[in-house]
Amino acid sequence: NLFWRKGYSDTSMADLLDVTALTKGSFYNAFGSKRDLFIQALTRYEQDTRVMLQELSALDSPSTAIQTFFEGLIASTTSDTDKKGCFTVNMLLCITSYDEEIQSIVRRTAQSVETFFKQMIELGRVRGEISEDVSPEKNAKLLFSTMVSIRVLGRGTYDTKSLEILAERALRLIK
Amino acid sequence: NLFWRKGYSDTSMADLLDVTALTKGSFYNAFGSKRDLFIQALTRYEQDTRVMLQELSALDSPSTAIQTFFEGLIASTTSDTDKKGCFTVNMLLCITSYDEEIQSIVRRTAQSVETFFKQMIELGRVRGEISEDVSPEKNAKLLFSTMVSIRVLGRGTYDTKSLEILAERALRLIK
DNA sequence: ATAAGTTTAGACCGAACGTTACAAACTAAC
DNA sequence: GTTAGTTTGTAACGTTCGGTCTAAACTTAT
Repeated sequence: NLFWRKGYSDTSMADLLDVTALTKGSFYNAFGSKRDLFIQALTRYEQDTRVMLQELSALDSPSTAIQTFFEGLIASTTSDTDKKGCFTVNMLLCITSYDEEIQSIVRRTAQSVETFFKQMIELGRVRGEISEDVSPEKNAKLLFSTMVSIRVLGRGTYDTKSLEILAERALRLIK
Repeated sequence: NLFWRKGYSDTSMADLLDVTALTKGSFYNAFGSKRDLFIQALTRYEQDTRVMLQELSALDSPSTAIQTFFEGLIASTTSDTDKKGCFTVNMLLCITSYDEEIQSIVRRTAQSVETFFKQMIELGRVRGEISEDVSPEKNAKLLFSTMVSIRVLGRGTYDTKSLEILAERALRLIK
């Protein structure tokens, strides 16, 4: 949560020791280093994201899956009093200032979301839920970019109502 | 440029002394402190933004003004080899972790862009360029959010082609 | 009960942080 | 040429940074 909210360099060892209630000896014994723990956190976030996307994919309707995604997005953005946003989106902003290993985790996580959108659109087209006019690649990018802006602006710029306007417009893409 | 690209805390005094080719004595004499210079940089960016918006507003057609905004956005994002993105958008992501003075500069700058969109839409409706179905408030937010995602994803996630897809869709709002 | 292995606390490390102090080096005015 | 005022380079400040080391405190197995 600390890394998620404050990022890597703004999170200090002192912060981590506070929140874990560990002393240095125990921390380094348990986690290796600050960077190791950060990678663990990123990896866990990636896994959680994949689980969520898989659960959505398992829904009966692909357009319902996308709609549910955005409903959850707004709900979690609104209810999070810490205003952490999305760990992956937060990282994406400054992606180039991290090393290759970290970059690849973040990019992979982001890509999994865009791919989820693309697959849902493709499936929706096959099933006749979504018009053949809707390009899976293009519209996956449009949905993804909407998620990005909701996550960014949800961290202290836009209120719930404004965020809902963004989500509504995104959903109109696949209707 | 340093603050723009790396943010406040990831920019060190050593970085600033390097790039200004000053020594500590001269730096503090010239700028007061790291934070003072940061505020100067933010303020200047706000002014530059306002000038740009005013120039666009002076164009003969409001819908052309919006279109030109997005053309410039893509162009500057693509041509910037530093991948700095937009200073204001970069700040917006972590807006709540800064003090009130800094927050207010950033919010004011962001608001001026959204207001520009709103005013252009209102003017376009009056002139019959833009349909009366297009809500100025809602669509200003949609255009603003598109600008945000282009700026975020332009910093190392999306290529030019993908960014253009986002811009195209935004412009369809006012067509 | 004792030995082996693990976990803990906390002193300590060198480096980097932003900032201050101050004297030397300049510049300008008369 | 002397003086007053500014600008410069540099040493030093206290703090925080992430990380290491070690010895004491615990667990566990026999």
